[in-house]
Amino acid sequence: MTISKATLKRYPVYLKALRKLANEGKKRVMSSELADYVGIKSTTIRRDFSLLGQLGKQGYGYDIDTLIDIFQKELGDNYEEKMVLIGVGRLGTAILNYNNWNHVAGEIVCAFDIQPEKRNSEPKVNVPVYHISQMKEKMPENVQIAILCIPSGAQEIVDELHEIGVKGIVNFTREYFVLPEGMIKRDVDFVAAIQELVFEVNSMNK
Amino acid sequence: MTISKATLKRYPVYLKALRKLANEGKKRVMSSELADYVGIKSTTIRRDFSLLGQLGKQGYGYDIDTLIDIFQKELGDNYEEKMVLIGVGRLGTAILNYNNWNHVAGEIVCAFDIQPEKRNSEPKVNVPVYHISQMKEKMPENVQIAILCIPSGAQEIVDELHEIGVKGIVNFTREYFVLPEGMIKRDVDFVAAIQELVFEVNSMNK
DNA sequence: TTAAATTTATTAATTAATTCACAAATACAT
DNA sequence: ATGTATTTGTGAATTAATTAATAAATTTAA
Repeated sequence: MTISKATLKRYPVYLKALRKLANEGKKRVMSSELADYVGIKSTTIRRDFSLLGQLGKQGYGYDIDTLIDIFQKELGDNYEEKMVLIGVGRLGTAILNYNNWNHVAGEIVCAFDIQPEKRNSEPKVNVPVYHISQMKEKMPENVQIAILCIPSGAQEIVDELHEIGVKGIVNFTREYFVLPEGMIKRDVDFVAAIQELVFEVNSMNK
Repeated sequence: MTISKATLKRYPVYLKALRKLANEGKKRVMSSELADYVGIKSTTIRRDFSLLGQLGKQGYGYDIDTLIDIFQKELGDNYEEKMVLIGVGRLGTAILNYNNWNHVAGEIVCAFDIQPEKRNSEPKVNVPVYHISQMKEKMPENVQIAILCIPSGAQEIVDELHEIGVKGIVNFTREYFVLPEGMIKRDVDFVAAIQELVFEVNSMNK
């Protein structure tokens, strides 16, 4: 059985909300309550949850800790996914540090850059940085995901990652590139987010 | 006539691709060509374009510069939208600088932080930073969009932004908050992006 | 222990988004 | 000029996603 794209996008939202609730000391939650919380209809939530099994109990609701466990397992959210970062500029460094605050989506195990010596000497860079020409040799075992934070030249790097066997790309670049067959990506493009928002805000005014 | 959410999300993708093509010196493009380029079906592209008017010519295709002009205008993509940044940490600073490289979605005119003196003294911070308690007094005229980059306390700030009249939020926080009536937001959550990717990559393997 | 009140899980209905199919318009070769 | 090859724009058809409706399971109160 295959889970729809739309649902897949909501799972991390649920996980985030459930963590918050758990933090507040709550032990159980009903779909209607969670609905108010995340702004998604309760029936959509129940449908989404049901795709992962019979997670709730009629007349009771859902046990929050159980849900968190399940989502963590499903979303690989337990330090297990090993990732690499490519491009240790300001944004890359911000991500490295963000990762450190909050190990909730695996771990960045090393990075690649065109100036490895310089990057390695920066106090805020907390993983080894290798030269980008050594991606193949230095790539750790079982890395499936690369985070792309370079200002240009994405295509070449993506093709090489594909050869090396990396499966998924978290793409922070704004460059266009062709995604090789069999790879998947997620764009994280805040400029696009702003543009959508500008469009929508200005439509509101009309 | 109202443009669907799904279409709205694609406009920035088109703009990005069109800019790239223009950069390569291309003058015209057909929907089928663009389709290969961005990985969206040509018929979806034509439908999306048609919502903004009759932009193409039968038997010819689309004039790239014309398209870019139209998208830029529609997406507010001409330095006009004034925005503020809230939270000048590592990520906030990365965004400020990114914004400088690439003025493609309006302009960040000032920022707010709990340590304005410290932030103002940092060389990489290129806009005035005011104390967050002065949001109301220091907020420039006609700011509709705020970029939220704080580690915690989002709810309070969002509520205040709402009072001040800010309409849209680009949300980089991972905190849950209730969006006041009449506001809109876009989440930029790379941790969620990674989680989705982990889920999908691991489903691929099964 | 029993009945009323909840709340999930799931089938059916509805709504939203995408794709097909083709008429209308234009370009281009001869 | 004329005819053929393209390519858009758009109703119609299809597919995907959401929401409604409700049966089944559980809790809770008396």
